[in-house]
Amino acid sequence: MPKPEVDQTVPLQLSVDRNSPVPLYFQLSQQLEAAIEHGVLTPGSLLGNEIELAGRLGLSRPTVRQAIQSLVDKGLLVRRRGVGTQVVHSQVKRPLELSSLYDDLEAAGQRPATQVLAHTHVPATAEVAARLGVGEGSEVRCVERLRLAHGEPMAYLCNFLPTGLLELETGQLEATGLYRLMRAAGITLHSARQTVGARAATPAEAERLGEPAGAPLLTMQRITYDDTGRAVEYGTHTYRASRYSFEFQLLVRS
Amino acid sequence: MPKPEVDQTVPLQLSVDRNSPVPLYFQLSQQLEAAIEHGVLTPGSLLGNEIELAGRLGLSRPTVRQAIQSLVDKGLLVRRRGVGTQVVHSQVKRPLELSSLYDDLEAAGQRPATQVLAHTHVPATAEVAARLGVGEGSEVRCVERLRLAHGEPMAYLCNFLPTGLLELETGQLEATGLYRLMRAAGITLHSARQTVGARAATPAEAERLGEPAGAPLLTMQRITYDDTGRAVEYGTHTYRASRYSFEFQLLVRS
DNA sequence: CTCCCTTGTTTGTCCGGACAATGTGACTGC
DNA sequence: GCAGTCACATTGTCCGGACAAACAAGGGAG
Repeated sequence: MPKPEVDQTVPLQLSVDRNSPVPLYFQLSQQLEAAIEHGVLTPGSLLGNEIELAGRLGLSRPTVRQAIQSLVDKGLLVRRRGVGTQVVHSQVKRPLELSSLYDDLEAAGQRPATQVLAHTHVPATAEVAARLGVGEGSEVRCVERLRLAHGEPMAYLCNFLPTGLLELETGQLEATGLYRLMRAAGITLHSARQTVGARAATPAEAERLGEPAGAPLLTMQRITYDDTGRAVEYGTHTYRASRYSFEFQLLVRS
Repeated sequence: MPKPEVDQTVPLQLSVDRNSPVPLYFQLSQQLEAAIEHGVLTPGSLLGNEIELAGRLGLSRPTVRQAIQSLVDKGLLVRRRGVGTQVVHSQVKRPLELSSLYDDLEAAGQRPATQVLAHTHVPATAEVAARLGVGEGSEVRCVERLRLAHGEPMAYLCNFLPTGLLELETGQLEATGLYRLMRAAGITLHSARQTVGARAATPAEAERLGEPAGAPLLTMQRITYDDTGRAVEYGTHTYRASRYSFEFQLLVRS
């Protein structure tokens, strides 16, 4: 009785455009990713060896390897010496982007809205100064916002930014997310340090979010750095635990 | 007035052992990482161009690039065309490992302990079956544990595993973490899907964790997959929010 | 003095090849 | 029938070179 093994090598239509300015390895990796996404490359199927693949596409092996490697890093493929490269079974989404709540909600089709509660410049408290790496008492921008979805409060966001980093208008803050504005201002976000916890709501917080007093809240603190290592944002957020949770995918560091 | 720019090229003592079985690029990346860790390479300092570095070490440029690239992926270095490669300022730790609570506590010097509350085989409920990708009602291993630090309850852990995956003894579960046991059994963990939220403790939960009734709890659900895409573990954990929070570093996907 | 262009430096991409390490499967000897 | 061994397939590592693209700084024109 022949077992219907899924580990078959899949013939695949691939092509690259050498006149395109987009790198060849990137073209290839995108096509492979799309093929996986659309189920053309089924989980468990082998990709065919690199040498043959390179020959078929008219590329060199290093280029093909670079394409495959990027997908391995994303967790979509697994390589095994002596076996080949195969598609991972599990439904990997993406390993937790540095995303704003606004983008998350929008991606979920929730039509987010923002109320700017305060938008001022204040002297930095000791804590804020330490997080942002500025002098205590120096002036920082302070933004307090309420994020809504379907007209219901979802989260209360309090952010501090160094002054002079970018121009910010209240109107912009109500139309889109903070990260999008920062990226648009030419700031390249690089990394962030996050702490996620929970605690009971104070009466003021409960009132603000429309929760009963003492309700559990999900809290997040985040310091964001740009690629030069400067802290560009420090935020403390509180989410309605009854309506929001963090969901993300992790990859194991090889 | 000359500004004391930190962006200096740093002379560095590096060497590789060609007789070692460990890859050359890995030797180099480890030495560079150590130099950054120990502050020999200060934040903002340039690394010197790749060609010269390769020549100095007797390596080829691709090998040097591979070493540097791995550190760029870790977020320790930043490359800029026409400028060079420089060390990132911020204190990047690690971008959130697939770690067990046990390892986290041990790393923090908390001397973790485990009480195994239950260790049985049960028929899978619809939810567990869906998460693990097994048939509803088929037998799965169920482990309930209480994790303590300094004798105080920290978290209640409830895990489900497919049967036949590995041998597990209660004694082992009390001595170390589940992930360590799985790795020791030859299972290569690959990725995990996590959901983090918060809710109020039920009376039973409060009792178990030594919290007052209705206290906020931090909750985490996790499905872990191995490199073939099988789900190898599904767990629902509740943490005392007053004593525990998740902390992690994110990198921006280029 | 200011602005623009040129020039040089450095990384990004790509090639073609070579050998080593590892896992698979078939073959052979017992 | 079984186990050990050998050959094969495939990825891992490494080399040396070539050209393109982006950025910074210096020099020249206005």
